[in-house]
Amino acid sequence: MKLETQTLTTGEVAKHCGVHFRTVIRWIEKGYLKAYQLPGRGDNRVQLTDFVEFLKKNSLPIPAAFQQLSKRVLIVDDEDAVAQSIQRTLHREGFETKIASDGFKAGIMMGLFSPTLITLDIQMPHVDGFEVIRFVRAQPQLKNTKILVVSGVAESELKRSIEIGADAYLAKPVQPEELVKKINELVVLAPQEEKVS
Amino acid sequence: MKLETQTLTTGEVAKHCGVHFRTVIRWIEKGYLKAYQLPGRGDNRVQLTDFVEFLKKNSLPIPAAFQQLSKRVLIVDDEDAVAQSIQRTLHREGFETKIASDGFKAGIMMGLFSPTLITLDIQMPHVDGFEVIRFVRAQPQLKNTKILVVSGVAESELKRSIEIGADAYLAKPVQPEELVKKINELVVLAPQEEKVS
DNA sequence: ATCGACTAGGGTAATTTGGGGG
DNA sequence: TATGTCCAAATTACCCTAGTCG
Repeated sequence: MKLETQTLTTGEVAKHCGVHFRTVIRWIEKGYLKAYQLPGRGDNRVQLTDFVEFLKKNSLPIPAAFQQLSKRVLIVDDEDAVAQSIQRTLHREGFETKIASDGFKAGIMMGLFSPTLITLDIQMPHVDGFEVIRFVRAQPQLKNTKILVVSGVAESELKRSIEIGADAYLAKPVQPEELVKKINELVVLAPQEEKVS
Repeated sequence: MKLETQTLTTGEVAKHCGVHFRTVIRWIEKGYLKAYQLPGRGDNRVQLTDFVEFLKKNSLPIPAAFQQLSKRVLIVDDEDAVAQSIQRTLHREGFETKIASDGFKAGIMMGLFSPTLITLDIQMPHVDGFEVIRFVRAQPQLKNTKILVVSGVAESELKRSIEIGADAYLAKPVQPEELVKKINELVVLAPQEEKVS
């Protein structure tokens, strides 16, 4: 019943989806929705992140209260002016942001901040942007983290970043509207393949 | 309330499981969850290890904050031979390890692997070791992560790393016995100061 | 020792589960 | 096939007060 909890009961999920809670239990039983069982009778609890993922997968509307979960962006750029510009734009749109100016900080913030999306400059000094993309994509825990390459390199390089695993790219200089549009596409639509493991 | 304590109250367990604390008390009464009673009224205290075991047994999600139970070491070194040597030594001692060969990987593994301790080479190419130490120490979530500097730089530099925030240092080449001894000192002692905020 | 915050315990209301059947 | 409803039993949430912890 408490609304601040990190987990939801079947009844709460039911309300959000506009269905009967019995239906939610069946979703869980069939594996559509991930949940874990409490000791005792085995009451279901659904983690907020799992629920949001479920909503995205089925293209259901995401309650505004949960939007914040999908709104963290990590800005990886060594040019402070660029980073701050991006940050201002995203703040206006209600995103929570962090800036990382080098590889180590970027990595740490990836882990601690758990951004839904990162904007990545692939031409940072001492950091191989392509290698970063590869490494992120090699981490199962980060498979849902979107990577938006933002850089001033040649178009061919940008396209190559997509092949490696980035989700989209924008050429510098970045237009705020374009940036916001692109990010919203990636975050809100959030294409998700099926097939359970 | 404090998150670093070795024991948990029923209220804390309740929060982590997304249930009411009354329910937790019943779990304890029924033997689902091991706990011991304090003299007086018999307040319940749950040991971290018992709680984690309970979570595993019931397939409940384990908060990243509790991963600190196993002994995990992140080896940050660009010299593969050195890193693997350290890794072999630590494996013999029962540590779980990961190797990170550059700043970005080190950062990401800090966040995802949540090591109890990192061995850090402060003379890696393209990475300012001192800056790494400062940045780690600036993250509240990593305040319990021990930093053991392992490097071949001058003694004065090593000492400086301590001033900045490292917990100990060893000069290369590292003797296995010395390394194990040092790490055990840092990990086992695990100073836990309280003081409410 | 005073004080705020927390916990245990009982009692009761509300919720969840699973099955059966529309 | 998928979902909504009815049911009993079990579990969990919330109310309260007293007592303890820090």
